[in-house]
Amino acid sequence: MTAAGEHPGPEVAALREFLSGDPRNVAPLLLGAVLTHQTDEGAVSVRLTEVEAYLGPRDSAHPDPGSHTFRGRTPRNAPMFGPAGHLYVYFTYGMHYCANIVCGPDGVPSALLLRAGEVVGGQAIAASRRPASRSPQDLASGPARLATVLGLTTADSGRDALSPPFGLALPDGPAAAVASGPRVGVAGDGGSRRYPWRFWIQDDPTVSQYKAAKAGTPKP
DNA sequence: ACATTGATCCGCT
DNA sequence: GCGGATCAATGTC
Repeated sequence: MTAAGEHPGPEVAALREFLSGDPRNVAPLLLGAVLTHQTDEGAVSVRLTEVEAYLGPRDSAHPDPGSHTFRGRTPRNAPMFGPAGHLYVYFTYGMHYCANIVCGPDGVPSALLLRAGEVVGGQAIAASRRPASRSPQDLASGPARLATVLGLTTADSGRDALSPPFGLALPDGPAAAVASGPRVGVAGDGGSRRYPWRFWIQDDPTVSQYKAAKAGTPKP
């Protein structure tokens, strides 16, 4: 009997409880964590190096105009209102998927967008999913790239990232050097500057550094 | 710097 | 119901 499938072990329960906190506090320990997805092709594992926090609806204690939940619950963003540790995957720009790990207590919508990572397992499968990749370090150096190498689509939205075919392993301790700054590409004007909730591992080559450079580049 | 591409959501009828 | 703006981006120019 596979009791493990029916009753999550204490480790998973503890991990889910940890993820139920404020994503801005969860972020430093999620950096360095390894997310795995097992499919028929095999398993791909990504070590997370860059995330962005998104918080609750407009009428919550933390209004966040950049969050998909700012205007309330919809069928698409429903997973963000669910238990922590589940995936929220959405489709954007007509061609890309982006994946979040849901945070916060059940009923309070918040999540961490997985912006970049390092492929640490299943490199061959990852590369086959990203033919345009030029180097191992750009395989998952972007939110849609990361979702692509893990084979995530909206069909995975709402699924539990802590149970098979997924898995999440936290690092032994917080990443040595965590940097933070404005979020990338958040719609509306004020959003990104007022909410510096992007977190990344400093000097990690898989972080989408070009975004930081772009943000700091003055207009001609 | 620009084309690509379709689901989603708001605000109307 | 329907129309139109929006979009947590990438790849190629």
